[in-house]
Amino acid sequence: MTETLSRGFATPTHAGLARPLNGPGRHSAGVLKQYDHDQEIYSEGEEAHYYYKVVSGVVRMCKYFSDGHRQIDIFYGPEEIFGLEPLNNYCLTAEAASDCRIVAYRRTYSEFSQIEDAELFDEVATFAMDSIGRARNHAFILGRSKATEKVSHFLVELVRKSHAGNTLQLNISRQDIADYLGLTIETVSRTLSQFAAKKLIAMPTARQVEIKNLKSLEQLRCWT
Amino acid sequence: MTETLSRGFATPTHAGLARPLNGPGRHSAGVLKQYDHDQEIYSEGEEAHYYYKVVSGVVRMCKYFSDGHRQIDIFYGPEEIFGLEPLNNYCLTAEAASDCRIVAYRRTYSEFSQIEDAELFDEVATFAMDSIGRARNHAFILGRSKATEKVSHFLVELVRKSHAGNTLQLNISRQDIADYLGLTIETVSRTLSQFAAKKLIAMPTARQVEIKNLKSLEQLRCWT
DNA sequence: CGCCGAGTTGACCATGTTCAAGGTGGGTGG
DNA sequence: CCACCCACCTTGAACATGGTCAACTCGGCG
Repeated sequence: MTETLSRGFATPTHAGLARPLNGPGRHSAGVLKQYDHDQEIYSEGEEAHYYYKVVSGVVRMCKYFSDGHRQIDIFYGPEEIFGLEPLNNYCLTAEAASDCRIVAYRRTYSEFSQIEDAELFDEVATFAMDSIGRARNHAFILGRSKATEKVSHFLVELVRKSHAGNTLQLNISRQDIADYLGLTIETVSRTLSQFAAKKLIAMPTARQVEIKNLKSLEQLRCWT
Repeated sequence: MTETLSRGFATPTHAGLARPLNGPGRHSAGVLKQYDHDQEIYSEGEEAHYYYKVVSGVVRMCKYFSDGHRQIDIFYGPEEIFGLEPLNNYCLTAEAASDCRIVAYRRTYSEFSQIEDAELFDEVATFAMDSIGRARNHAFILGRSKATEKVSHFLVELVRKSHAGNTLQLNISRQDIADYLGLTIETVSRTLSQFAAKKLIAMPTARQVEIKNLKSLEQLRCWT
């Protein structure tokens, strides 16, 4: 992959080209871009000219409310695709939750039902299906009252997703976690400390969480 | 429409036939069925052999958790379709939130991408798209901490949906509202009383809500 | 009339938020 | 190399809010 970088603005330029990571030539060539921490990738309501794949770092999808409050819908990490909208406009804002590198692909379809390429169609459809399930599960966990349930759910979710041993690298801030779980940073911090005190986890540093007792964490979140 | 009733069991019989309400002959003929309050229509995980349209009453889609707790995802009222799953199994449980009459249509497709009928395809696709947006919005409102925001959001949502004047007929219990908003019945009740005291609403009976000051309710829920 | 389910209200308690202070670690510049 | 700074995180104390438990009301129905 050509690793020429184009510093991130809202509209990708052709400063660098990149082959898509998961297919032969089905996608149009992508542009590798660099975004700084907290930089906006696209904004809710914009026309969806591109979709993206994360190379490194973490991207957050969120919505801002009239009172300044922010709710995060999901985080995307390396290899994950986002912005593959079935409709013509982005319905959430995408921001870099850490410094990150992202490949932008040009959107080659206008309406979902008009997509001719079978594989692309499946990808968009799968993306949409996944979004439903995820959004629902997210609603279910946000509906829970207790902070321990929310935080343990978040950790278990992360462990499952990473399947890279027991030590998680949180590449996001406490504020991001709080906005994802509908809590405050203080409550997230306190709850994590509490878990550490109970030896459910260990925190070598604030951004590293070692899972010591997955069973108990899974029970705390009382899912299914 | 033939109004012969078949008392509701999980599997519709052919005791009565009904023309679909929104198309000529595109759907297979439907069976009109009657469900009692709290009766299960289908359960999470079951194979999706039918999809449904509400004739009268209210249906709730929900998920049960290991601690007995229940989270309601959405309510469906007259004319609304539910259970039009893109996948082969229902992912939520459907129950009658009040006594209701429902038409069941046989599922004429197996996989989403294999649907040949263009109109049916569009319907399933639209159903899925809507579900994403709704589930996300629901997550966003559940993420909010304050009960006033949740309850006002619920009322505003209902008003918009009904567009039948200022007096809402809640055909669901306080428990259902509570499980939808991630609150307790007491908090829902208190918040409604509070709104009534502030003249934002009036409650002739517990199940009737007259919206007196929509503007203020909309501001309370602080949605963009 | 009395029962029963649904809804309301009150008092108390657990939990999260808020506000404020203090810690920690990585980076920069002297 | 150290001191300093800054952003981020943690911790504490007071407070606000929703949950819990219990008593009471209301309306419908036998």
